[in-house]
Amino acid sequence: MFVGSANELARLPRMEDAPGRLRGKPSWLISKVSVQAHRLIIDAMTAVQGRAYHFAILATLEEFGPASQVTIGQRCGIDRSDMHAMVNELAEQHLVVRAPDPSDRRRNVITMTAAGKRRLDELETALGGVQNDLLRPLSGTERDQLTGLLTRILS
Amino acid sequence: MFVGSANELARLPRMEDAPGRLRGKPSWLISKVSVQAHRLIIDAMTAVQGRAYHFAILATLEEFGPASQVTIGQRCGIDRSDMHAMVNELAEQHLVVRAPDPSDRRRNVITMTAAGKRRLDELETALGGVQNDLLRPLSGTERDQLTGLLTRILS
DNA sequence: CGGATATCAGGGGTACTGAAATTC
DNA sequence: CGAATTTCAGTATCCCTGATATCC
Repeated sequence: MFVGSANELARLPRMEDAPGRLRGKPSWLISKVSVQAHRLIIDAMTAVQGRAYHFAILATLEEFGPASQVTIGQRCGIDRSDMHAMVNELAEQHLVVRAPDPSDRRRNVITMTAAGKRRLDELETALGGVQNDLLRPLSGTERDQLTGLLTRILS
Repeated sequence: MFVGSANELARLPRMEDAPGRLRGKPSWLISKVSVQAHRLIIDAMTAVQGRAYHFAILATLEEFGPASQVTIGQRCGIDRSDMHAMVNELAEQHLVVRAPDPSDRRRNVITMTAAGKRRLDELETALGGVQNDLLRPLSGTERDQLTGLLTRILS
C-alpha cells in the first residue's frame, strides 16, 4: 500500500521538498483511490441489491461463454473458494445455471441465463455511474490514459 | 506464492487479452492493481514481521510529530478502531509510547521512540523494492503521469 | 448541555489456505 | 498412482458502524 516511488529514490533527497515517507507515493495513491472506488461500488451495488463479484462473473460469462468455476475465477481474478459462494448466489437468483459437465464430471459448467444477461446490463448501468463519479476530475483523454497505465501494470 | 498463481493464469485468456465489460472499468483495474500492490507489500512486511499499518503510522509520526490517535488516523487514513489495535501493537514493541495528554485528558499522545525510528528505517528498506516490482512496466514519465492522475482523482 | 476522544464489540467484503471428496 | 475440480471450513486484513465512558 504505502511504498515510495523509484523516482524519489533515484533523486538525491533535498530538505526543501522532502515529501515525507508516506504522502504522494504511488502505492499510497493507488490504495486510496481503490478505497474510494470500493465505497462507490458498494453504494451502487447495494442500491440494486448486487455485488461487484456478480458483475465480474456475469461479464466474464458474456465475454468467454460458459466455463467451469476455476476457469471463470482465473479469467476475472476471483478465488476458487469465493467462486463457489458467488455461483451459489447467482444460481439461487437463476442468473446462471450450474450443471455437471457430461464430458468431465469433476466440472460444473456455469452458463448465464437470459435473466443473467438482463442483470448484467442492470449492474453495468449502476457501475457506469461509479466510473463517472470516480473519474470526474479527469478528461476523456486522461481517463483513457489512466486505463492504459493500469492495464499495463497488470499485464 | 504470487508468482505461482501468475504462472497458472498465463495459460488461459485473461481480461486484458480481449475487449470486454470488465477490463474497461477503471474501478476494476484500480482494484486489481491495489490487490497486486497489497500482495507485494504483505510479502515484504512478513519478511520482517511487520505491517503496512506500522509503517504508515511511524512515517506519519516522523513527518508530523507526536499526536493523538484520531489525528494520526486522519493523517494517514486509518480508521479510529484500527488505530487502537495498531497502537497497542506498536506500544507492546516499545516503538511508540502512549501517554495521556496532561492538557486534555481525553487524548492519548502517541510519540515515536528511538527504537520506532530504527524500525521505520527497517520497514522502509524492506519495502524498497516493492514499488519497482509494481511499476516495472512503466517508464519514469509514465509513473509521474500515473501519480498525477491518481492525485487529481483524490482531490 | 453539546462536542470530542478513546475504547470496545462486532459486521461485511475481499483475499487466501488447508483439506476432503470425486473424477479423470 | 498423480492431477484436476469442486466443495467445505477456517483465517486474515481492511474498512466501517454502533455504543459506551470519559473529559473538555
